[in-house]
Amino acid sequence: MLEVLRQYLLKQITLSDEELASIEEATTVKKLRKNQYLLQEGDVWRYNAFVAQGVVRTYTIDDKGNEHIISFAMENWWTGDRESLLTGKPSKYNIDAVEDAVILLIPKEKFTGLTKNIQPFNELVTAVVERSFAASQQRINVNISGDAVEKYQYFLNRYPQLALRVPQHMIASYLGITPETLSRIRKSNAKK
Amino acid sequence: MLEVLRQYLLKQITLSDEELASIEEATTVKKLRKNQYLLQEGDVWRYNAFVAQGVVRTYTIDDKGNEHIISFAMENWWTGDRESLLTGKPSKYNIDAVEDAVILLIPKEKFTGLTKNIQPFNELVTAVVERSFAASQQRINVNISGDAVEKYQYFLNRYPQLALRVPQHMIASYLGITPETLSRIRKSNAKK
DNA sequence: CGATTCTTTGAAAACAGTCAATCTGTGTGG
DNA sequence: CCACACAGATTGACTGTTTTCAAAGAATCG
Repeated sequence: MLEVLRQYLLKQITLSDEELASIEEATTVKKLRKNQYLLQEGDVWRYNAFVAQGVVRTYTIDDKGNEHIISFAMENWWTGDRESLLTGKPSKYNIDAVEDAVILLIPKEKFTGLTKNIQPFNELVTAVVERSFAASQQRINVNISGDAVEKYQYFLNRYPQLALRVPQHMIASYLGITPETLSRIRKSNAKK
Repeated sequence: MLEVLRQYLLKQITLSDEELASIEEATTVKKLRKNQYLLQEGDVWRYNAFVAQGVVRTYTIDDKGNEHIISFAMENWWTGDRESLLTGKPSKYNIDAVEDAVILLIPKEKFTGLTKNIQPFNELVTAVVERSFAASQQRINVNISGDAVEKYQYFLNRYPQLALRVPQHMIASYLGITPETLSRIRKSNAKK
């Protein structure tokens, strides 16, 4: 499974064999069965996590017990709770597997060492965070501008692969609408 | 106005006189009158921008001509379009002054030089982006979880200063609700 | 299969948006 | 200094969208 990470890295930056080895040496492999937790609310998150296989979701649970999905991650995406990682405080989020998944974990301290010593890796990581932020802003834009139909349409365009692998009620949760509303949108879309 | 930036930096990291000088040397001061643009949709954004004084807003305009505010920035906040900066593509956003403002601009190339040469500055910048991302995720959480009342409440708690300096209809735009709805929420809040 | 989870459907209620009119405060020019 | 214009905020009546609740159909998995 380290192979997936290697491919990902070499597609974007140039690394010597030693550099690549030091990255791979720092990672541990964690297999998750469907529904198994990677992180539970209240725990401190201490890793950088790369999805080598499968799909995971990050979500909160509100006072009424409803889940709200903050993000999904699939192959070649990074996941985890950056906020808890940065502050050292307990996480407000849960992360679990939507499908069986394989996650590559790099502990915080080792990761920091890697970014310090390997400049291209550091730049890659910075770019990942910046892109995540940009995507997040765009999602906010859609959320404050559009109605349920537009939010769903945007999701389909942006993440067509995810739409096929994630149950509908989770997509609804991600969009901030009810499963019933999503079902009705799909019905009315189908008529065209 | 460089003084504001200096205070901001020294409060968070240690810098030698030369390092500080190299940062200040790279910055130019831009004064904005209320309503004046810092960035217009379609232009490429090439700076890192620090707000030394005043308030600015970043927003989009949709097909129907409605404005949607993506973010505000006030003293000691960074602003700009990171997406355009990163990709070199034309911006989808507008940025203008809500109040008269003073913005410190550091051109992209110079900024990159600074982050390369001054490690603490680099770490500070990385932390800023990470915190921005975390804040963005929290905003998404509120947006997909809560109704209009909760979104407004969250805004008041999180940005009490902004709430006093920004007109109500802009807060409504930021929250993704109409000015009328916000007015009604305030009325019903006042009754308690 | 049988049980559970997911999706669909319907009807009613809650919520937010639209449109139009009025009110309020601020600043400008006469 | 007043009067008027203008932008922003409020209010009411109405419309439209989304949620809620309840029930019935699919699909999936052990």
